[in-house]
Amino acid sequence: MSEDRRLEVLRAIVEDYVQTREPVGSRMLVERHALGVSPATIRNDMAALEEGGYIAQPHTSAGRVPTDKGYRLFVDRLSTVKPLSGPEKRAIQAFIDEAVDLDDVVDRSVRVLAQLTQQVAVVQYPSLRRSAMRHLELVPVGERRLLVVIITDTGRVEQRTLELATAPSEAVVGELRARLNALAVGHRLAELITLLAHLPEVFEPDARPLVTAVTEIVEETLAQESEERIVLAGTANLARGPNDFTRSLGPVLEALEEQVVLLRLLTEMAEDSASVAVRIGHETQHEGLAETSFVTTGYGGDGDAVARIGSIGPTRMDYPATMASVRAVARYLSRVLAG
Amino acid sequence: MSEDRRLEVLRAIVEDYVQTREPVGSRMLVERHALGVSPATIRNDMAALEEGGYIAQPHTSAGRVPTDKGYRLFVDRLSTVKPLSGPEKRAIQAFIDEAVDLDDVVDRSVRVLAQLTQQVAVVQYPSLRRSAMRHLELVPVGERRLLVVIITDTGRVEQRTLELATAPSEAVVGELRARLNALAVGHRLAELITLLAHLPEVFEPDARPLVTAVTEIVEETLAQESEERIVLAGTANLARGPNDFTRSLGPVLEALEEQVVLLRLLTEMAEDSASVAVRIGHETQHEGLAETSFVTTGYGGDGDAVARIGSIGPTRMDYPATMASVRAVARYLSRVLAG
DNA sequence: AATTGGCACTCACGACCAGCGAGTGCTACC
DNA sequence: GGTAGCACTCGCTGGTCGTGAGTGCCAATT
Repeated sequence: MSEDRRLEVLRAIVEDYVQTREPVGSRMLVERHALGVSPATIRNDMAALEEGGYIAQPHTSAGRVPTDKGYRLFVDRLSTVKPLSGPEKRAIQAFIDEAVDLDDVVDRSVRVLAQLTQQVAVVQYPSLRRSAMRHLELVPVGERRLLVVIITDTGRVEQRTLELATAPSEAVVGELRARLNALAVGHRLAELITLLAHLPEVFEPDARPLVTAVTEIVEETLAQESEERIVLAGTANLARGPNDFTRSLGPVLEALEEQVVLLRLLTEMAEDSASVAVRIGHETQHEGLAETSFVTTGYGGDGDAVARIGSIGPTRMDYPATMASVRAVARYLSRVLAG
Repeated sequence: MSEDRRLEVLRAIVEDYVQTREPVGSRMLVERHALGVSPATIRNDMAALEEGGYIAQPHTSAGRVPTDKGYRLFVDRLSTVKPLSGPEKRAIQAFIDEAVDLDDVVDRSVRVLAQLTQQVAVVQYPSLRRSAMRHLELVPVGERRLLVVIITDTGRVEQRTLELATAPSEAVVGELRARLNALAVGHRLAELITLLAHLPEVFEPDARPLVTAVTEIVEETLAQESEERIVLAGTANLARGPNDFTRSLGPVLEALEEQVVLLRLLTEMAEDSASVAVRIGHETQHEGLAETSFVTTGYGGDGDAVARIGSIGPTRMDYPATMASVRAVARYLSRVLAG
C-alpha cells in the first residue's frame, strides 16, 4: 500500500467532492480517475486516510468527505495554483483601472474578486499607520472650528473636526500648516507621533494650545488603527444554488458582519509565511465560520503589505482557483495604488 | 355586516400573522381579540376580505394571510406609529453621538437601525449635489499632478487626481484656490456648474488649461451623482431564525447588492408625500424583492432631505414599529449632521 | 505483502398510505 | 345580520418498506 497512491487518492477525493458536492465512494473514484487499481484497493487506502483523520464519512454507508485536516494537506502539498486566463487578467485590470478614487478602487477590487471566485470577497482599507503622509490640510470652518484633513500616499483621506477655545489667527494656522507638512510629508504615519512631539515648543506660547490640539487629534486618529475599515462583497453568493452549509447560513452572515472577527483573522493571517495564506474551517477559531475557509494575501507596499484582500467561501471550495484569483486581484490592486 | 368590523378583522389578521408567522383562522381570531362575534361571522367577513383581495389562503383548509394589498390598507389606514421608549431613544442618540467623522456617523446610524428593527438597514450617503461646499483644496502632488479635494457641509470628502500637461506655478494654483473658494463656498454643489462657467476667462491665457481642467473635474465629480454610495447593515438578520422567504433568500441578497436597484427605489420613494414612505412586496417592482418591504424616510436638510435612510424586511414585518425606528434614527442623524 | 473479487451488512432516502385536525363554505335557524 | 351545525378539503405527521450506494472483511490470487 504505497504512500504515494494514498495521497493521490486524497487529492482525487478532494477534487471530486469539490466538483460534485457529494460524498465520494470507491467506485466513482476509480471510474473518474485513472488510478489503475480496483475499488477494493481504494477502500483500503480510504480506511487508512480515515484512520489518519484526513477524510470522514457523514454516516455509515455513504462515501467519504475531506476533513479540515484533509483540505489542509491538499493545499499544502497536493495543489498547484492554476493561473488565470489572459482575458480574465485583462478584464480585472480594465475594471480596476477605471476607478476614480481610493473608495472606488477598493470597491471595484472587492467586487471583481467576488465575481471571479463566486464567493464572498473582503478588502481591508490601506492601513493608516503604514501609509505615508502626502499632505495635511488645515481648514478653518466658522469661528472656532478647524477641519484637519490627512491625505495619504495610498489616496486615503481622513478628516476630523476640532473645537477650539479661541479663534486662531490666519497667520498662525498658515505657519502651522507649513511646518506640519514640512515635517511630516513623506513619512509613515506611524512615525509621526515621535516627529510631532517637539513641535509645540517651536511656537510662541500663545499658539501652543492650538498646536497641541492639532497634534493630539492627529495622534488620536492614528490610535484608531483598531477601527480599520473593511469592505465586503458577494454575500449573495453564499445563498446561491445548493446551499453548502449544514446549518443555515445565518451564523456565517453574522460572523461576517462582525468587523472585529474579520480583522482579527486578517491580522493573524498577515503573519503566515506563505504569500497567499489559507485558513480552513475550524482554523478560523470562530463558531460561525467553522464551515468556511479564508484565502487572503497582502497588497500594496513592496516589502510588507499595507493591508489584505481575500476571499471567503465554504471549506468545500476550489482552493487552487481561489488562490489564483486572490493573488491576481491583489497584484493589480497594488499596481494601481503605486501608480 | 359592518364595514368597520371588517377593517377591524383585517387589522387583527395582520397583527396576529406578524406575530405568529402562521396563517390565522377564524377561531384563533375570536379567541385572541375581543371581537364580540362568533367564528362563523368572522368567516363571512374573511370571505369578503378575500373577495376584495386583501387576504388570501396559502391552500384550502388553511388560515388566511394578508396580501400586499392588505398590508397596504393596514399601513395607510389602520396603523398608528408606536413611539420608541425613552431608553431606546437615549441609546440611539448616545451611540450616534460618539461618531468621529461622516463615515462613522453613517456607519453607526445604519448599524443602530438594523439592531433596532432586527432587519436590514440602508443609508444613502448625503447627496453631493444637494450639499453645500465648505472648502475646496488644491494640493500639488509631485510635478504634474494636482489633487482636488472637495469638502461639503455634511462632512463628505471627495477627491480626484488630475494629470497635467505642464507643471503649474505655485502662484497660479494659489490664486485659483482662492478664487474657487471665494466663488463656491456656501453654495450647493448643484449650482456650481453655472458658477464656474465663466471662471477661465478671468485668468491669463497661460493658466487657462489648468483652470478648465480643474472645473471640468469638479463637474465630472458631480455628474457621478448616479454613483451615490449606499451602506447596508444587518443582512444577517434576514437569515436569522425561521426563514420568512418562501424561496431561498439568495435572490433577496442579490437584489440588495445591486446598488442600482436600491438607488432607484430610494429615489422613487423620495417623491412619496408621506414623511415615512413604505413600499410593500411587489410595489418594489423587483423580482427578488417581491417578498420584502421598504420603509424609508429622508434625513438632513430642513426642507428637502439630503438623502434617505430606511429599513428592509419581509412583507410580514411590524410596520408601526419599523416606521417609528426609521423616523427616530433619521431624526438623530439629521441632528448630528446639522450640529 | 499487496491486490482483488466476493459477499453480507448498514442505512439514508424516497414512495406510499392512513389518520388527524385545523379550517373552510354552506345551509338552516334565530 | 348573526349563529350553530355539518360535511368536506387537504396539508402534515408518522410508520412501513423497498432500493441502492457504499462499506468492511475475508479468502483467493499474483
